Amino acid sequence: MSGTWNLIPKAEWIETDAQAQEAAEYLQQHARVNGLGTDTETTGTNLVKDVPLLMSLSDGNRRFAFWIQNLFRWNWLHEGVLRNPEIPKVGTKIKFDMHMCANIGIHIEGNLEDTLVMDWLYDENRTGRHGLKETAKDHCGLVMKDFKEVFPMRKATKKVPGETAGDAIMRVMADPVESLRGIEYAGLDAWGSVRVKMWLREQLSAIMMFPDRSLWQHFCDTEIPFTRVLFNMERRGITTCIGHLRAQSAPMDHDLHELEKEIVRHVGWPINPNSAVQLRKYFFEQMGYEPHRYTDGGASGIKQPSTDADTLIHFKDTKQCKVSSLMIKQREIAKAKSTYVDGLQDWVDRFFRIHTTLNQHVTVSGRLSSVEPNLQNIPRPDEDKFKIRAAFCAALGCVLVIADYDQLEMKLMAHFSQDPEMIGAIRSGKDLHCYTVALMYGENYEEVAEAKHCKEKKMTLTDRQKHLLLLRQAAKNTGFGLIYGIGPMKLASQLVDAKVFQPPRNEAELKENIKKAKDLINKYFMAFPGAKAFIDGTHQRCMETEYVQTLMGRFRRLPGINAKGGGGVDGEDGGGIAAEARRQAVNTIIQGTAADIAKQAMIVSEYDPVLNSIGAKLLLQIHDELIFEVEDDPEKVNTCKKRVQDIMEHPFGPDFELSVRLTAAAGSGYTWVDAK
DNA sequence: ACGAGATTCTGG
DNA sequence: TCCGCCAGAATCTCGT
Repeated sequence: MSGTWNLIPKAEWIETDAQAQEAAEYLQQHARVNGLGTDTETTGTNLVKDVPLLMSLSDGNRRFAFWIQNLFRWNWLHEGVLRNPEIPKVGTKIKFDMHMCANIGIHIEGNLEDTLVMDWLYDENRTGRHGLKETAKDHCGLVMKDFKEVFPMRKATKKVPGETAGDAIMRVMADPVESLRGIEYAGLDAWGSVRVKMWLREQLSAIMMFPDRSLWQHFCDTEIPFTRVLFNMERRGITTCIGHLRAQSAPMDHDLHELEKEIVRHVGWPINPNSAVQLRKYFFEQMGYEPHRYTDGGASGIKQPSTDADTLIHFKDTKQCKVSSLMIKQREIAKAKSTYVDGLQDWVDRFFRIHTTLNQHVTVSGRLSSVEPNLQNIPRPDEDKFKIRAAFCAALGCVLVIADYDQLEMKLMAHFSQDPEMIGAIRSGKDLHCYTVALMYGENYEEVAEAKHCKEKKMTLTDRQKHLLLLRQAAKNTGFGLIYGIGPMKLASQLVDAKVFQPPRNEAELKENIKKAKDLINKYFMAFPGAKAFIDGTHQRCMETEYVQTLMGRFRRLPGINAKGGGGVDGEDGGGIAAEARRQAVNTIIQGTAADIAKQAMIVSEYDPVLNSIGAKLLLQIHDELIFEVEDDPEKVNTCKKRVQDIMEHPFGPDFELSVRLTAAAGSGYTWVDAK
């Protein structure tokens, strides 16, 4: 494998106009077959602040490198190659390089083929190892150098601040000897990306999602256009009312100080409320409380008594523990302040917009992930005292249009299971969870639905209605549990939390609760026998093939499904690896298909002539919710809402129907809170 | 000083 | 007998 090194062509440093002309002509001829490998070395990793310094291009054979500012006079390279829509661009994390280029006014056209996404389709279980270093080595036997090896950044000392990536690049490239290594490195990623793509294209072409459709076709039809959609969304960002955040910082600090002083007074020593270790000392050693639950233990499997919110609430309720109730308040404020009120401000650009990075290749199910910052876990306004979501708003002269799917995952469960009761309930417009209460507990559907209606209208509820709503909560939990593959133990503890079951006072009562939970699951399956058949059938089929597929045919490979000690095939039992794989099998079909649907709706939206004609822009996706920005004009807002709703309800065109209709609801307003 | 792992909490 | 799915960020703790 090390012999592959000999195949790496020497990097060509482009300085003269003649060299650039020759390179442009060569690439125009040769870069169409395998795409144009494109990579930049930049001043840093900030999406909006950093800029590219070096650029490298490769067709998979020759590789070129040059100072990027030369593009401004090498128009034939810029216009004829980079802006040539007929030449696909290949890269690893290519959206990032696109942002860097866009930051200095260079806009790249053509298909965006990212090896991260290819490798993810090839093996979604290689979590965190889709990068070029890993794929080049694992697939092509190529050992890639680290940026830091070639451009080592001088560490900060007491007197001198540390070097930036840009400083290191400029210093190394100014040195006649060291710059040679810089040039070699700079050209390598572009070339390596093309080689890795060639290998992955071969593999993906040979893996069939359906008899007439390969994974490579899926990549070309769906994932390539989607990469461009995500880039556009990231580029736009979302306007943030930074004042709404800034104004809350000082008062929160004050409250935190007061709370911490009072906590320390009660505890007697300077305890740090953020330290689980110190909290364990206080609660379980000093106070001698019994642990309420234990931590997961992580990779090492060492389980410790937990000091999470559940536990603090438990101590507050059962022991009237003052420290617990203070801690709960402290935690709430500390979390909101550090992650959101303060944390988000660091990401606001000079136009008051935040640009997240939307990862296409991270999750095993096919969902997006959002990082730096994560805009997919902003607190919901009903729970959140600080109304963080209201800080996200439309640009001046615009409104946000927000549309979300109604019960998408439960509808997919109905579709895949073909359960007649479930399909019937949804088709007749019933609230599924209310209907489940009726089926499971023998209550009257109308009465349960009325209780939910009263709660939504914020009317005063009778005790009977409160009880029914608890049952509905339980049914909802059981329903989601169905999708997640819940066991009787977990359901029992959930129903205790929901105050449907009595808290167990001893081992026997716990057993009793678990048995009752088991009965509920059985009842649920009696009510929806199709769901039971779907789950069992999924397990069975997965054990034969060791994978499951989403609606579009994307794979989730689950080799663990046939691990030893997995128990029977009836889904009743089975521990460890195989049981986990069984849960994942069912969940992936539902969650992964939901992701497919949202993805398709986004692609269609982005290129929709109607939405484009009114200037509606897709900004964010939160799994089953899309956020658009459009001019604040009643007609345009209405058109946008209608059109988005229509696209979301028929993402695969008017002729494609599931067993239950998809429904989406759209709202509009100046902020993320008002637009829902 | 830096990085990995554990814990906690946010979302769908 | 053990086990609800999929994510990311902040903070603390401990090892190097």
